[in-house]
Amino acid sequence: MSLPPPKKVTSHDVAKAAGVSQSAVSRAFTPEGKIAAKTRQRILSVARQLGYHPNAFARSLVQQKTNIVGVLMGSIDNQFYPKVLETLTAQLQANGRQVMLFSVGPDEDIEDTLLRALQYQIEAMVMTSVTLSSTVAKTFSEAGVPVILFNRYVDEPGTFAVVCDNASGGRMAADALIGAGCERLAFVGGTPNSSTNQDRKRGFVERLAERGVALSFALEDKSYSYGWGQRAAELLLKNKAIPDGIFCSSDTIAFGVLDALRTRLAKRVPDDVCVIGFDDVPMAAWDAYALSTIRQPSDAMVEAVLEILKNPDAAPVKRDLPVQLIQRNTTRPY
Amino acid sequence: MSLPPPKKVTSHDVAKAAGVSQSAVSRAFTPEGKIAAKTRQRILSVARQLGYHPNAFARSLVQQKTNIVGVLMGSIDNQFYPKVLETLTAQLQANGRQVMLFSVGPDEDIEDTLLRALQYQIEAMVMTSVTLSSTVAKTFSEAGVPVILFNRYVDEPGTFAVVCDNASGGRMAADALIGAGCERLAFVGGTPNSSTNQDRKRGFVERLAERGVALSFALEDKSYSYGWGQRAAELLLKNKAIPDGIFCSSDTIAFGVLDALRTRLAKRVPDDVCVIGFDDVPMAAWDAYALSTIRQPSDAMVEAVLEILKNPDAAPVKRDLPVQLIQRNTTRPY
DNA sequence: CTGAAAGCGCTAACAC
DNA sequence: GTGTTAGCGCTTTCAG
Repeated sequence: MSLPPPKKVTSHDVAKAAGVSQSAVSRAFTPEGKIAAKTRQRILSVARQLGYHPNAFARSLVQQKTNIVGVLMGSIDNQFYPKVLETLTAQLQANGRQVMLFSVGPDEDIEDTLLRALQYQIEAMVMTSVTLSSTVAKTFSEAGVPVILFNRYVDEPGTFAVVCDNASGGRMAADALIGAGCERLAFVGGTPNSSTNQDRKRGFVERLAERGVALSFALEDKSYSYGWGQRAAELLLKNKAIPDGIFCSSDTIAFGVLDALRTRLAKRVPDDVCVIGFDDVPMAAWDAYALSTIRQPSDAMVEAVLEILKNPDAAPVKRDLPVQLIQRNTTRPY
Repeated sequence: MSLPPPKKVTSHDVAKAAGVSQSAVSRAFTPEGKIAAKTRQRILSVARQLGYHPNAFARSLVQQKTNIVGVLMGSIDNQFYPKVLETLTAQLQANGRQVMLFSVGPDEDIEDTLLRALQYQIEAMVMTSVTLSSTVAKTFSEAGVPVILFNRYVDEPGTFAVVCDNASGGRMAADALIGAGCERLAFVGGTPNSSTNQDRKRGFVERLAERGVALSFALEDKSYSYGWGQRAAELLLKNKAIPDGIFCSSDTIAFGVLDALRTRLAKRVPDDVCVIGFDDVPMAAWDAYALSTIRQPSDAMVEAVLEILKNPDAAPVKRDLPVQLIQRNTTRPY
């Protein structure tokens, strides 16, 4: 039951066994390598027998290119991100790149984590749900490693951003709620100082104003969590004139709001109160919620990241992908 | 708005600027490096100014150690895994290691992905929700890279496994359902040929037998999904004598069962039918479900992975961590 | 088409 | 303590 000796087999070993030079082995493993088909065959076959796998580290060293992109994800509790991470990984892999995951706990130093990333010579850093300090942005910029913010943007040089059109989403939510006949509107947001939250709110409020409706309540918290949604709903219903339409800046918040409304506050949705979320995570479609929401184009957003990676020398851009209203059962159709 | 020239600064550059040898720079960046405190200070300061970051690839090459562990995760749609991935990443990072993520789509060749992993000289490969073929197991074993199966085990040499005590979980579910007064029991499983599913079912059936109850229905499918749960519930209720207790081999399946039961089949839970899941994902605690379930000790399981990583030369082991019954509102307390 | 030789950036003896 | 030297495994000119 003991493992075979984990002796690393190198291209030299293969070369010797195949009776060729070491560089021939290298060429055999390079798709465009100038080498006779027959020779390549023989080398590959010997390699397989010996259990040879080219060392990506050595290759990266000499090629000055690691093909690794770093990914830093906060709040994995938002159902939206696992999906994104999955397709991002798959797409990147299909493009010959690998994802290296970085984590940054609440009490940890993000700075520290990011330096680790730099040591691994990542090609770029994709960040979600994380606040990017100027210092960090500068470190990366100086190292020539582009930062790609996902679902957030900041005004830092060398920083790319891929976001959906959050403001439009906010406007759609406003129209949906007004169209459902709501008159006392509330906004329940997450991280107040994030661009995402601000844009969603701004679009919502702007559209409300255009249609002559005031925003009656606005609650915000640093988290996008279920628990916060529950608390927010309870807070909201403490008022004498309670809202009849609630726009939540994430589906997860909306789930909390919905549950509190139905289970704890004995309200009917959408009869007494309409609720609309943002993201369109898989659960939003589940029977228990059937949540009306604004769908983020997650695949297109991942696509946009790939696009940036393909052309990293271009001036930093902010991509703004279109969103879509998905009407389900927490709003009345209009 | 153009990026600064991404000229890589090396330890030689730092050495020159600090007036020391290149190896001094290396030592300055090695915690135990024998070097005068003053010299180190100077070097580090020069390094910072120049924006120097040690190249992990070069280091790994010479040290023959990459500190990278590969992670391959199927079914990210099961809420259980994002959480696992997060803590795994965090823990590994705290141990000076990094996670490299690998993906394998439905139509892709897993073989292919895994060879990529081998090229990156990963220290070990953690795999979840993936069937490990003998071929693959052999490839890794020959390369001296331990495979750590998470939540699954197979009988292959060189393969470690970290699982919870699924059979006990099944037994607990049986007791909970019988305790709730159920008499016609059903099992709704996922991937039939996975050890996890089999063990859960086996424990359930065994305990049922011990208490003199027969298993009335057993449905299985290749997926652990919500949709499958819905379909299963509908199938189950087509029978003349419908079950009054259902054990689902994952929470996600249970959510589908519950929703179908309540929304589509007009059954009351737990009055008409009791339901119990497995995993205890965050949503199980949400008001909309309040699902009784068997909790997997995810943190302990991650811990066990770390443990194996610390001692990879030990004979492959199968860790079997204790589970716990969490009674909520889809069963009647007993 | 193939082999020889020169490094990629770093660590680890080995002398001083 | 510090510098010098020899590679880690590979790609890439450069000859042939």
